[in-house]
Formats: sequence, C-alpha cells, structure tokens
Amino acid sequence: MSIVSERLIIWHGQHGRHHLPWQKSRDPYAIWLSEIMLQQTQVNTVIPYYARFMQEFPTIDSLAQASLDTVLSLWSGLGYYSRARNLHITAREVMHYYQGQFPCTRETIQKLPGIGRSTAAAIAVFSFGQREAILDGNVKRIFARYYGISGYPGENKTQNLLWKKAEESLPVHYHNGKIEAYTQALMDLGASVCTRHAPRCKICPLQSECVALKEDRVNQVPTAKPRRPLPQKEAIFLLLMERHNILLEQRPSPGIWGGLWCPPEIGVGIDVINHCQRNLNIEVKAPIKLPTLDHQFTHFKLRIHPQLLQVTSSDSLITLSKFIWTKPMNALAKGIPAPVRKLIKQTFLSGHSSPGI
DNA sequence: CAAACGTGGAA
DNA sequence: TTTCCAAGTTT
Repeated sequence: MSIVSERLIIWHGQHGRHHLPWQKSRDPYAIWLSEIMLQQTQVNTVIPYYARFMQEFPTIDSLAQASLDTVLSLWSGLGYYSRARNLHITAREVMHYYQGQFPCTRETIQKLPGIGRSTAAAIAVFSFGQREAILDGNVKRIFARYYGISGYPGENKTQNLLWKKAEESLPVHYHNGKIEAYTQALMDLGASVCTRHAPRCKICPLQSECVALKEDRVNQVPTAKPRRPLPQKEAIFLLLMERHNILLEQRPSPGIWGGLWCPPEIGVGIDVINHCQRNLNIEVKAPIKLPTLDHQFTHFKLRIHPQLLQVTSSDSLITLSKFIWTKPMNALAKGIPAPVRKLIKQTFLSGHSSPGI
C-alpha cells in the first residue's frame, strides 16, 4: 500500500467528514444523485437541494416516472441544468434497460448520460466498494502538488499524468471500506486542507513528501487556467402582464437555461411593442423600464433589462405549448433560472403593492 | 481541444 | 466592487 493512501485513510478517520447526507447509505441511486449535484458545486450549496430531491424522489423509479418539468423545478437555482436533464434520462434508462438495477462497474456506469470517468468511479467506490480512481478538482490539486506536476490540469498531457498518479496512488488492499475512506479522504483533504488559496500545509498528512511544499511552489501548483475577459451580453426580458398573470416561455435545450421557464427574451435595440405585436400577437401599453439585473456566468456576463408591459388585447393569446401564463407566485414553483426568480420576487412580491401599472 | 454550461460565496 | 472558482461532462 502506498504511503499516500495509508496516511490519507488515517487522516480521514480523525478529520474527515462522516455525516454528509449521502453518506448514510450505499444505495447507488442516492450516491449517484449526490455525485451529479456535487459536480462543480460546493457541499453547502448541494445539501438543501439534495434533501428536497430525495424527499420528492426517494427511488430511481419515482424519478423515472416524474416529468422533466418537475425535475427541473427541484433543480431550479442549482445551475448546470443539463445535469438535471441527463439525470432524468438516466433514471429512465436504468429502469427500462437495466430493470431498475443500477449498473455496478465503473465502465458500465460511465456509459450513462451525464456521468464521466470521475463520477462513474465515485459511484463505483461509494456504492459497490470497487477499486477505482477519481480525479476531480480536489484530487487534481492534491496530486499536482504532492507529485509536483505543473501545467494546468485542463491540458491533455497534464490530465493524463494526473490520472496515472491517481491510479498508482490507490490503496492496494481495498477491503473493509478502505477504498471508500481513501476516496472520501481525498475529497475532504482538498476541501479543507489542500485548498486553492491559503492551503494549511502545516497540518497536512502529506506534508513530508509533498514536492510542491518542498520546492515552495504550493501557490503555483496547479497552474491556473488562463482566463480571458468575459464577454458582456445584454438582453431585454418582457414581463407581460395580463390581469394577474405573466407570460413565461420554455427555453430550448441545449442552450443556456435549457428547459427552464423565462420571460420572453429579446435583444436590446428591438422595438418592444412591435415585437409583441408581430411575434407574440399581443397588444401592449407603453413599457415600464425596471432596474437592470447583472448576472454572471462562467463564460459571459449578462445585463438584463426588464420591461413591464400591460397587455391590452388578450385576444388570441399565445397558444404554442412553449408559452404559459402564470401568476408570479406560481412561477416561483417552476423551473426558473436564478435571476428570473430574483426578478419576479423583487417586482411582484417584495413591496406591499404591485408597481404602478 | 476549446468552448459551452450556473450559481453563490469567498477573497 | 470585481474576480475567481467548487465533488465535470459534453460537443
């Protein structure tokens, strides 16, 4: 057994996290759901979503039987919505193709949509105790430092080297929950000790052999991904009010916020009244401009210009299925993006009365 | 391979 | 305030 794994397992026993909600069972469904939610998302953010999701869908069968719309409503605000769409597809695939039995090897798990090599390995470890290596952001950072591997991990060459180190570092004997403890130790160490900023090397169980520490390169490893300035985009959101209802449009997937409900979006510079008439077949009064909202994505910034529009002609209102009229309060229970939730709350539900319209 | 794909919290 | 990024996968 490698020195690394031995030290990590001991450290995990004393300092690891043992009471996270998804650590209570070996149900591959519960493990899988947690691993998907945790992709690019921190534990504290996931916990309430995980609780609501498991409450609503305690089994993979219940998830498979649900509508995508319901699944997205429970995912609303968590981001990376393709995860929810793939989760739904995978639930149905497991029910129909695997007769409800979650596949139990890393290779077969990895064939399911939304599950890559690292997530498949994590599920194989925590559900079935298999000897598989994970390579998430934590592990990349730990091994890049421990083995002194520079170059940013997105690069293929670096990535492959890290996978090799991850496999070489696995405990040789993996009975009695060792592989689980080892895998969780990597995640916990990365989250609490070997952090991106201000790592706590003095209490690290791997400090005596850590190459980056020895060479005083901890803050240079792993190399940060080169980033370009984010493009600034702008859009107008149309808050169309017909009596007490607003109009929502289901967004196409793939695409940003795919499958979620949003007020109709148009580009800046488009004539709003004209657009309502020609594209939505709706007559409106003069628009009221609401305060802009800034929203930041990983790859661009969006400035939203909301405009409140009172519908005067409810004649032949939209009948396409991608449109829906709903009360603002009920919109909050649907799958909507975070800034739309914010917009609806501050426009319709924050004050004691509706804004002057 | 580079880009798309969200969000809330920390620095 | 702005920037950065956290249990990645897909195209």
